[in-house]
Amino acid sequence: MHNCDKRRHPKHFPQDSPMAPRSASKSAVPSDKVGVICRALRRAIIEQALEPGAKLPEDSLGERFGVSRTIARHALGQLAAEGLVELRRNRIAVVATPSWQEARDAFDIRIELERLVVRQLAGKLTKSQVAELNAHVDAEDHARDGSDAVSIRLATEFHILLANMTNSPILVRYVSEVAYRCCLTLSLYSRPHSSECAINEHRAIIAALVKGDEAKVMSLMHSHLDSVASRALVAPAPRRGRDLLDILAPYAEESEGGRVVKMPKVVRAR
Amino acid sequence: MHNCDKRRHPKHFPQDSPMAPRSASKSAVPSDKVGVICRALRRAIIEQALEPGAKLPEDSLGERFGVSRTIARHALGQLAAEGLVELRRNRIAVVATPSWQEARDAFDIRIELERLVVRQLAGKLTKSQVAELNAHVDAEDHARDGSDAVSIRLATEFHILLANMTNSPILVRYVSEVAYRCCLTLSLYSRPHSSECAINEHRAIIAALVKGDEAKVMSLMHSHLDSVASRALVAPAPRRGRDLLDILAPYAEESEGGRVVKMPKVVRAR
DNA sequence: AGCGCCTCAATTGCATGCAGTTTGACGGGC
DNA sequence: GCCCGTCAAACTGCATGCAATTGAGGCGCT
Repeated sequence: MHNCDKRRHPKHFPQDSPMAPRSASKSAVPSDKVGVICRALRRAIIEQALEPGAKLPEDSLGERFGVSRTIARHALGQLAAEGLVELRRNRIAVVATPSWQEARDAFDIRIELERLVVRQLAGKLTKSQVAELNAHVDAEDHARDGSDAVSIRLATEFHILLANMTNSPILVRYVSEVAYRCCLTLSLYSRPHSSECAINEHRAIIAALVKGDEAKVMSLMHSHLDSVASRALVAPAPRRGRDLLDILAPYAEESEGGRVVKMPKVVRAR
Repeated sequence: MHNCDKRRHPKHFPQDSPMAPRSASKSAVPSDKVGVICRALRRAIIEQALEPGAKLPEDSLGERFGVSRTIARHALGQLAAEGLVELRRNRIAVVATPSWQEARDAFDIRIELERLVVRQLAGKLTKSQVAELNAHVDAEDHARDGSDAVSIRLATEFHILLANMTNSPILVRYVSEVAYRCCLTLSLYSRPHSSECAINEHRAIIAALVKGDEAKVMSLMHSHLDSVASRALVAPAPRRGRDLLDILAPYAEESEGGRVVKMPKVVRAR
């Protein structure tokens, strides 16, 4: 097995998320064993403990979480439905590796959805909600020294927190999903810098929400996400040195003849 | 058992969908047995063969489709992730019964998403795509005499067809999901009339798309969906005589003291 | 040495079985 | 007659077992 073992046991998965105890999977999950696994994997993915392309064998998952393959499998199904993992018949599930175009699409959708969020929220936040938002941004600020992973997670959770305040489960679900996808993208195409300036933009959004200026806050959110996207999607080519083969795979058919890798028998089946 | 058996075997499920052989579940499904069940149930739901609240026991599903409960269960999980069915621990899965507010939210999201669709599509359609759209609307027209179920399905599929043309799998998925949800809503809150006028609106949208007028087509789509929504969501109270108890359940706490039903022991637990 | 075939461990696909929970009904008490 | 407690059937939650597929390394051939 080539590089699988390195990442098979990423750390020990954080078994419970501090925030988002409900979020997307509220109604989707039969029991909660599945829910626990989903949340853990989601978090591991957005913190980049699991990089795109990482393998997720049902056995290992089941063993790690103390459940049978059946449950692990079900969890993988849910995550696949969210677009976070890819399931191919008779093959090991892997963390999704969105193409550059898919990433771009995800951001486009995210912009529209989050504009909707702030439109619904403008001028309607309670004092305690504002306090909660400010506290969260403070936490983001505080985490600037820490790992990038935490910063990215917190930044994402800010947006989900906003969505939560709309009290629209559907909207929460979609915003969460698409935000997670965008996180995936970040770990694929972006450099480890990102978040810094985003914090101020978050503060500006809160201010505009409180002021109640719909148009203003929508445009703020738009440009905020636009800049996140453009910081992330600088070039349509993957930058960081990863699995090489795995990352190159999606480009197999549209290789424009640059430096060509040997690719022994990938050509055969694909 | 109250009214369960009547709908336990709705007809025989249409095993394959004429259109949408891929749609939302393309990447979500491990094998295709699950996919087949999902598609069949989705279709049965949007054609209102399965009404909101209808029970979906794993055994019956498995038996009907010739698979084990494991697979049926997995399929239900997927549909739950899409919001089409509700899964409660240790309880029989049921077709989702969105509240009026959820329905409103779904339409709001749908409007934004579909505006995005037509924005991306304006002026970019190929001849054959236009032909396909026209053919579809012709089919809608032709189906006006037929059952409401088919009309509703075709109207919904028109929107999904549009989304497909963006070549953005994510967008397709979200539009499909939310459109299906809106169908659910229609079968809950709307009267059997709807589609008639929608056909002309569809034609107008195609025309504007061809003309390439972004602003125009976005506003057309907006008002089209708005009018569908307002035709559907006339009153926040359910109209058609359905399960009574099931439908009234969500209103248990906000009963404004109109004619009260007896409700023998629903009060106890709920 | 290089190339292809073949075999085997690893892994998924799926059904079945058992245990626990809910449902709905029957029967006794008020 | 009505209400409540008890019970059996129905259903879900989950693990396990077996068959089928994959892909990776080894072997022989050129």
